[in-house]
Amino acid sequence: MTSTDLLNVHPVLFDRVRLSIMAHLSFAEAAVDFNSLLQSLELTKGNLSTHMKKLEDEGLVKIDKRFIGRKPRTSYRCTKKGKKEVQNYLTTIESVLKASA
Amino acid sequence: MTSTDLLNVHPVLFDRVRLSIMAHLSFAEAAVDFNSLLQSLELTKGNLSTHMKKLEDEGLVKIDKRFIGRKPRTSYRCTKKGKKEVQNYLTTIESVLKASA
DNA sequence: TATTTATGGTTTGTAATACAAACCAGTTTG
DNA sequence: CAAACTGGTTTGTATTACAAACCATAAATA
Repeated sequence: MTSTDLLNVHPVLFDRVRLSIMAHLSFAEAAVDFNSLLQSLELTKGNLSTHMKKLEDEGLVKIDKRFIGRKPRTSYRCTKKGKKEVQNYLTTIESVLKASA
Repeated sequence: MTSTDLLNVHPVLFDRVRLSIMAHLSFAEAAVDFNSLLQSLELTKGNLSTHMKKLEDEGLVKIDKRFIGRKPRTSYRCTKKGKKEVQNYLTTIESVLKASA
């Protein structure tokens, strides 16, 4: 057990809310829009907005803004990198916390 | 997959350093002292000190201060609650991130 | 024995950040 | 045209992770 392995986990995933978001997105087949994330996760809009920006900045998520009819709609997809980092998070946590004494 | 399950994870464990500490302590048979944690985790003393205080405040760790010869020595054990919360962290993460699409 | 250096930590100041409130641009409704 | 709703972003604030400075004592050295 080398718990320093945790240093290899993407730091941005070490947040409850962002991990929730990534869990949602990494399992979703299609893009998920802002408002459905908002509902599922029960956050304020401001909070969700800044988390998504951070995930986007790190390349874990790709944003897609377009108009549906006359209304704006922002939706998100998990990138390949995002999926990779989520997997890495999981396997690292498992290896660190399951290692035999 | 209800990623809101993450809300049941003890918030104090949602930090890389503290999770590392708890990984160490939960596998250790005996108490682990301040300086060996310091070395293993490569932290500054101040940083380690405040993390340990937080873990103690939450009852995840028990502190033991005594003199060895004429020198002070602080060491820590993982409490039952600590082990429980670490297990809960692991199983929750697994269930959230492994849930089928 | 006076002075420095090492040991074992804690307290304090600062920079980063999670969050909600306020805001903004446009749209629909009355 | 005014009021209320939609779909978000920007801004201000409280929390907090971190390192630096500090403190008390002990051991080494001159």
